[in-house]
Amino acid sequence: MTRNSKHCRSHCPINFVLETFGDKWTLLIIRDLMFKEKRTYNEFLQSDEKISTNILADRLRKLEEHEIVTKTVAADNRSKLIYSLTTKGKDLLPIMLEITAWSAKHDTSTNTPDSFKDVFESSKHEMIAKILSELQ
Amino acid sequence: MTRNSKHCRSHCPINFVLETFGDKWTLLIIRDLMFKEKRTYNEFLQSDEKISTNILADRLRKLEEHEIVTKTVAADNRSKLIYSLTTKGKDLLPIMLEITAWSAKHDTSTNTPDSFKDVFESSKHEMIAKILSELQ
DNA sequence: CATGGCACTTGCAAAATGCAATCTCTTTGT
DNA sequence: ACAAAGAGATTGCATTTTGCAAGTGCCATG
Repeated sequence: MTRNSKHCRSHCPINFVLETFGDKWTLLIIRDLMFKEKRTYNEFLQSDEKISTNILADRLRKLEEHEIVTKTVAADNRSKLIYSLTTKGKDLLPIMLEITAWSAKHDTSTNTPDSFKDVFESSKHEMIAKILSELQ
Repeated sequence: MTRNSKHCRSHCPINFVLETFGDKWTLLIIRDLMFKEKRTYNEFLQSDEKISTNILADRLRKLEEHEIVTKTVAADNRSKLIYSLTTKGKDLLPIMLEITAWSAKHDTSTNTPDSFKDVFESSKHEMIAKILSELQ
């Protein structure tokens, strides 16, 4: 949903994010790309939350439309497609880390390691730089 | 959706946030409470995005269940209810500011003022402290 | 040239959403 | 005391989105 679309509800920055990520699945794909080194359709399908194939295809298409991910053919196999985050997608990292910090604090059964909070609070910038370098 | 619920899909921190805010409306209510000094049902109804009454009632109920907002009777009018953010709700502020920064950068027609980015980048902590103090 | 992996697409039932109308309770005005 | 208005919902129903299972088409490998 771009700002030029007839479906855009307002020009509020919170709403802008909701138009793109305001559903139960899109952000999980970003998470898999950003933190779990997943790159292909079947890898996304295998995540714990069990996204269905039609929803996955739809969300990947929308993420491409929004220029948050790009799709390329794998070097070693022409029938395999590799999804990657664009710069715009990688810019979501601070949001993802703040979300992780909030859930780590407020979800008593989170799987976030205790060490995350300490490292994040004391060296946020270094953590961001390190993760971005690992994304190439 | 708590971690103890049968509907919980995983213990991932990103998923935890999606179980609570993974829809097109909930975060707009948080925005109105956090940045627009809105406190009552009719004030939420009047926002630009035009939430409908049944969806608003449902989301306020869920936010109370999740202990992100509380509902109290107004001091001056017993038929008026005041919604407020709990500490857990106020803890969402860093996420909301990172979302605003991302949209300010990537939405060419955002209504976020240019000054936001500069102030946010140079004095994030002071900005957070100031907004929290204004929320009492 | 068969078998399997990969990336989807389709069909259909179930759930969520959008919208207008209605309802109850409380307050305010006369 | 009574009428009208404000606040906070609830209800009914059409439309849209989601969830699940099954099927399709295209490489690749033996």
